[in-house]
Amino acid sequence: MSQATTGMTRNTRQRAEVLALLREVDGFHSAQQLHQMLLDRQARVGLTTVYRTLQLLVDTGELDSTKLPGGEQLYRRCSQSRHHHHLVCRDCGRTVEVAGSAVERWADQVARQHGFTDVGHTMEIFGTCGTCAA
Amino acid sequence: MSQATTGMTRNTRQRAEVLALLREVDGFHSAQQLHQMLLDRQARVGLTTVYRTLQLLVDTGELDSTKLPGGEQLYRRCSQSRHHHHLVCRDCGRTVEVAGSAVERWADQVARQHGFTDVGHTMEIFGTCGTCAA
DNA sequence: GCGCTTAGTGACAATGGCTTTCGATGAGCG
DNA sequence: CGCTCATCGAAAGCCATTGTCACTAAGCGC
Repeated sequence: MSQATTGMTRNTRQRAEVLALLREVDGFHSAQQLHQMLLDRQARVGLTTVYRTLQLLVDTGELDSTKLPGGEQLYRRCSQSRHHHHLVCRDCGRTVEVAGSAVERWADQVARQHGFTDVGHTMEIFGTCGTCAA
Repeated sequence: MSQATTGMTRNTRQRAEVLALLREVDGFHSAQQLHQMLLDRQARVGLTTVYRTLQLLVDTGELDSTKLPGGEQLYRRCSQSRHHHHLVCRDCGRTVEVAGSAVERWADQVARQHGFTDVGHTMEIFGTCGTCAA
């Protein structure tokens, strides 16, 4: 329950499959998409397990996740461990990671000014990327 | 389709009921909560209509909405028409509206730097308010 | 007032992402 | 090898929200 090393206790085939896939794909994908990709490559993994594994990886900080306005959650492997935000193209899904330390500080400060503690925040930027604008 | 005044074309009893309720309650409430309140006060309005009316009001800028991490959407009447963000207490739901023009500018600027156009963003701050911390 | 047109309504079904359930499976230890 | 318990996964459940479509009534012209 408190393995400080990986956070994952058992090495199962299913987790290996999910990790292998994540190593190969770029950009954000939904759990459902990833599950379908696994099926396509003949990897026999249940949707439930995909969800569980992804959540596990997010919790241990090995995955990066973002939430679309519609509520759907997207995942991709972390390219930078620092906290950051996403600039996502509405059309093609292309994603740029942006550091926003100024925003972080602002959010924390505003919250504290109002007596809030244990502060967290969400911030996503949406737009149409140059390619899709054409 | 382009009434610049209200945006609402017909005055129905149901819309009046929803508006009347919104005028009386403070803070954010979900569509479901509002619907239940309407039933409690003997106002006969369908859930579908509540959703439609709320969306209509959000579109015309008369209502303010925010989305919980869980995906549930909350509404309340606008206290300020300028664009702003929310600082929400995780426990009691108390909400503070915060202007964040610096954040707006930052988001726009970052997006444009990456060639993105038609830029929008979402930002919510969560925390535990002073009262709930005790 | 009186129709008529059509926006608006609402009971119900459907959607969709995600979670729960619970019996089956297999990883890893001794 | 045998055992135990974390893990798996098919199916059912959850739940806010949206779609369907027959019905209702707002408000216009008369």
